[in-house]
Amino acid sequence: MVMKVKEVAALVGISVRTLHHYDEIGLLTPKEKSEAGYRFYSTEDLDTLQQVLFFRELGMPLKQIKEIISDPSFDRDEALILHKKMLMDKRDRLDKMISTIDKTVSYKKGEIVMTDKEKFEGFDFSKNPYEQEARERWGNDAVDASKMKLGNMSKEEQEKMSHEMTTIYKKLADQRTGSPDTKEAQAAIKEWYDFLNKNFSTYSLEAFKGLGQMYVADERFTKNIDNMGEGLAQFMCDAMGIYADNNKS
Amino acid sequence: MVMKVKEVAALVGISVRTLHHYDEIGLLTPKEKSEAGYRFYSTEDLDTLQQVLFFRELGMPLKQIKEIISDPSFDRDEALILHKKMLMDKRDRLDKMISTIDKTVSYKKGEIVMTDKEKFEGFDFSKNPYEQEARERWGNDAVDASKMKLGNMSKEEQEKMSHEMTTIYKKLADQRTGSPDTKEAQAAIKEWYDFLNKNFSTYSLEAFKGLGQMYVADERFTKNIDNMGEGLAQFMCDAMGIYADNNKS
DNA sequence: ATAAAGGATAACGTAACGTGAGAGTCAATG
DNA sequence: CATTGACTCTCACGTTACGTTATCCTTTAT
Repeated sequence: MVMKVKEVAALVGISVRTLHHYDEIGLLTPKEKSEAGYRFYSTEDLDTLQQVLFFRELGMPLKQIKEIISDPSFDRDEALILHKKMLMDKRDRLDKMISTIDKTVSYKKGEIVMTDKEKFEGFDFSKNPYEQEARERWGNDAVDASKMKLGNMSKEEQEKMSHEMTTIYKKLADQRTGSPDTKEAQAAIKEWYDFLNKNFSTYSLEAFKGLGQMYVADERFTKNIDNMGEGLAQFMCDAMGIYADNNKS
Repeated sequence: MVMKVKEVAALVGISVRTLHHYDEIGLLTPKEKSEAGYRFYSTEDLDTLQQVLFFRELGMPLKQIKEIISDPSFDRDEALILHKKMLMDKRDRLDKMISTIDKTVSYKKGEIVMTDKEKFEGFDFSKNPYEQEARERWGNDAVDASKMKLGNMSKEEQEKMSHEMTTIYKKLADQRTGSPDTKEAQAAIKEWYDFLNKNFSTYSLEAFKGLGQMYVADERFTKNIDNMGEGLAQFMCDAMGIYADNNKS
């Protein structure tokens, strides 16, 4: 199916001029043009447009977008994954801004004190996303020491623990295409249960189940767990529930 | 305290030129100027700047921002509330884009079909935010069902629960300037304990303490909790530990 | 066939800064 | 106390990503 400019514009919510512009600069040239010069956009063109808009949403200059997507080594799938991460980053920033507003309201009421720094949390545009891109892409596993706050552990212990956790998360993420009650999934979830009990506290099976439910009920948690894999939180919740039920004497 | 341009720029993550520009167009004129013409920004100026940046984040033209904030009938508090809603909208859009990416990945693999319309969900900029403003302002409380994943709860129950949670988080965030063993802090943490037990599972005091330790040990959690206030995760961890110890038989 | 609706190119306008250029200011240092 | 280096200022032109007419050509609906 082919679409004319206005249709496309209406579909994606951009202006006709924008499409013209993208054609002008060679960013998105429709495959077909009628004899009269009408632009006809194919489904393929729409896919490209989608890519362009993803990049644009992240504030990338059109010139750079053009370079990237016209590079023969450009990997669409990789780009999508990257985009997802970056969009999630942006969402985190929005979350911060929202909580900054909450704080500001309290601050105006005189309920709390607010440092100047706090007033601008979430606004920090100083570090551009493309710097981060590289770091994300080539994995910068340096652990930010400031983030490890469990005072009564040595750095090594903390790092080891963090690594152990990540390993289990990954194991679970790999399982999540299947059902949460397979042998493998349950083995992995047992590891998680053991890990928690070893490192934090003795969880009852009921408490363990409850923890799983929190993973999906509190979107703050869901979001972060799903960083390790879409739908992981839900999967873990299910698996944890099954595990608890099965092992209940 | 007064700050010079570069300090302000560094604090909020914008350029010096931007501050100059805002001065030029009369959007943010620092209250004081030194004899040599140096700009000195007061705390009040920073508050205004915060407002400006909130509006800007929502894509409002600077001209319009100027009109709004210089209007004597401009209600800062109302604006903050409005901003919050609009930012949450934006976040919803980001969520949609993220799920669009997920779908696109499946689509590329040939796992699912995707209509052209679906390819652009979350991208719809056609309706400008100011249209929505009106809708938001007079309350359109439609709940996004897709975000509430706890299947076995009604929408109302879910919303109520989410609200309850946020309330407790806020209460704790307000306490965090003090010590975690004050009466107020412990009362708030008891609310948290009761809430968890009511909604998820029976947590033993040990398990509760362990949960608290997870808050700071797992940076995925830390990050999100700290969204509600810097250092909140650590504070909750401490408070939860104290609560458990105090109430142990 | 005749208008209305939509498409095209062309070209200038605009918003929100970026990017020097050239010059003054200020605290610290030799 | 002169100098240096880090900041600051004010022009002023450049840039990006379109918006906005203006003028003309196609296509579709009646």
